[in-house]
Amino acid sequence: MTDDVIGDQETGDSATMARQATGAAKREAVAEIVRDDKFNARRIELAEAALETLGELGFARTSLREIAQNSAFTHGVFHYYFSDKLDLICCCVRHYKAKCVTRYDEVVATATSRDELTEGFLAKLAATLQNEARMHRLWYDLRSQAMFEAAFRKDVLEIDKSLEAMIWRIASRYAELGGKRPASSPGALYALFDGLFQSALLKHLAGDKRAVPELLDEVRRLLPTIC
Amino acid sequence: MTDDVIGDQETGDSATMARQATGAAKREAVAEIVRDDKFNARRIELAEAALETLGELGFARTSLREIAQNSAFTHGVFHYYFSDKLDLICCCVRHYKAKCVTRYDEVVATATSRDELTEGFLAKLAATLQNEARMHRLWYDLRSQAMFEAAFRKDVLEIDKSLEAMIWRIASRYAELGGKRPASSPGALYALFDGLFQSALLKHLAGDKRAVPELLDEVRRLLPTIC
DNA sequence: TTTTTTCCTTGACAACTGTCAAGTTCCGGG
DNA sequence: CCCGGAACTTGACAGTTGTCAAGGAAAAAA
Repeated sequence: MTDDVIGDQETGDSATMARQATGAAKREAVAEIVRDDKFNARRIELAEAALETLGELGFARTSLREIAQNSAFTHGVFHYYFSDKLDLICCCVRHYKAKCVTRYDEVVATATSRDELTEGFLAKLAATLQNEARMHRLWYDLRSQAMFEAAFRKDVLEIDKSLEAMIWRIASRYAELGGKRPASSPGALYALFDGLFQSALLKHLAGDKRAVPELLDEVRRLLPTIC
Repeated sequence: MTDDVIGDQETGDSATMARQATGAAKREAVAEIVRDDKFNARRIELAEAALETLGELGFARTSLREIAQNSAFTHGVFHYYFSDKLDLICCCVRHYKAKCVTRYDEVVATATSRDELTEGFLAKLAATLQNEARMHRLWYDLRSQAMFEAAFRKDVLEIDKSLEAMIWRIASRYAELGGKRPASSPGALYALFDGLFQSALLKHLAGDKRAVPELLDEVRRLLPTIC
C-alpha cells in the first residue's frame, strides 16, 4: 500500500492530483487495515470457540467438524479463516498465551508483604487449578505435541519463556519483600512450579480431592525455602 | 482350574482315579500357564514394536496400521492380542515403565561419594536425553493424554509414583553421602527434576545444542542446594 | 492320520478426517 | 439501484481409521 502512494505521487503531474491520489490511497490503506482488523478479530473469535472443544477433547481427538458443531460456526468458516488445522491450533495457542501470562500480575503489583503475596498467589493458583483445568490440560497437551510437531515449537517455547518470566516476577517480588534474592535460577523455579502444577492437575482431574490442598501446602512450604 | 481339581477329587471313587484326574488337571493348569505366558510374551513383543512407531509419531498420529507396517506383524495380529487400541497403548506404557524406573539404580548402588553419584547421575541423564528422546517424548505425550482419557490415568499415576520414588532414592543417597537429609518432599523434588528434564527435552528436540549442557549445569548447581 | 484348537492373514465396512470447489448471501462503493 | 467482491454455506472428495468377520495355516490333541 505504501508502494501505491509513492507510485501515485511519482506519476502525478499536479499537486491536486497528487493530493487526491494520496487521499484515495490513504482511504484504501485505512480500509485494508480495518479489513485486516476485522479479519483478525474473527480469527480470534473462532480460536476462542475452538478452545472450548479443544479443552474438552484434547488436540488429538478434536476435528474441525467437531469444533464447528460445538460452536455457532460451520466447518467451512474455519477453513476460510485458517489455511489449515495447524494454523488454527497455532492461533489458539497464541491467543491462550495472552490470557495466561498476566494471571498473577495483579497480585504481584498490589501485595505489600510476603504473607499477602503468598496468600494472593495461592488463592489464584487454587482457582486456576479448579476453574481452568481444561484450558491447562490443553496447554500441556500442546506442549507435548510440540515435541513431535516442529510447527508448534516456536510458539510453545515462546509461551514457556513467558510463563517462566511470570514465575520469576512472583519469586523476585517475594524475595524483595523479604529483603532477599531468589536462591535459584528462573529456569529451575519455573520447572519446579510447572512440575508441581502439572502433577496436581493430573491428580485433580483424576478426582483426587487432596490435589489442591496438597499443592497449596507444598507451595507454601517451598516459597520461603527458595527465596 | 483349582475348582476342577477339587471337583475331580470329590467325585472320584478311587485313589488312582483321583491321582489321574489331578494329574490331568495339573497338566491342563500348566498348559494354561504356558499359554498365558506365551500370550503375554507376544503382547510385549507387539508392544515393543508399537513403541518404535509411537515414539516416532506420537500417540495422536499413530494408527494400528502404521504400527503394523513399521513392524514384522500384520494389523490383524494387534487386534488379536489387544481388545482395542487403548489396550495396546496401556500395555506399551506399562512395559515402558519397567525399563525406565531402574535407570539410575546402578549409579545409586555403586557410588561411594557425592561427586561419584553426581557425575554418574549426570552422565546417565545426558545419555537418556540424547539417546532416548523419542521414548521420553512419548511418555510426556501419554501423561498429557491421561488428562483427557481416564483409561490412562491409573497407569500414568502409577508410573509417576515410581519415577518419584526413583528420584527420591537418588536424592536420599546423595544426602546420605553428605551426612544430611533431603531438604524437600519427594513430590517437590520429582516436580523439579521432571520439569527441568521436560524443558530440556523440548529444547533438545528443537535443535538447541545448549539444552543438554544447560540441564547438567542446572542439576549440578541444584543438587547441593536441595540436600 | 484326523480333528480340534490356536494363531494369524486378508479383505471389507462404516465412520470420520482435512481439504476444497461450487454456490449462496450479504454488504459497501459507485 | 446494482454490481463486485467479501463472507459464508454446503456438499462432495479421497484418504485414513478402528473394528471385525471369514477363512487359511499351523500346531496340538485325539
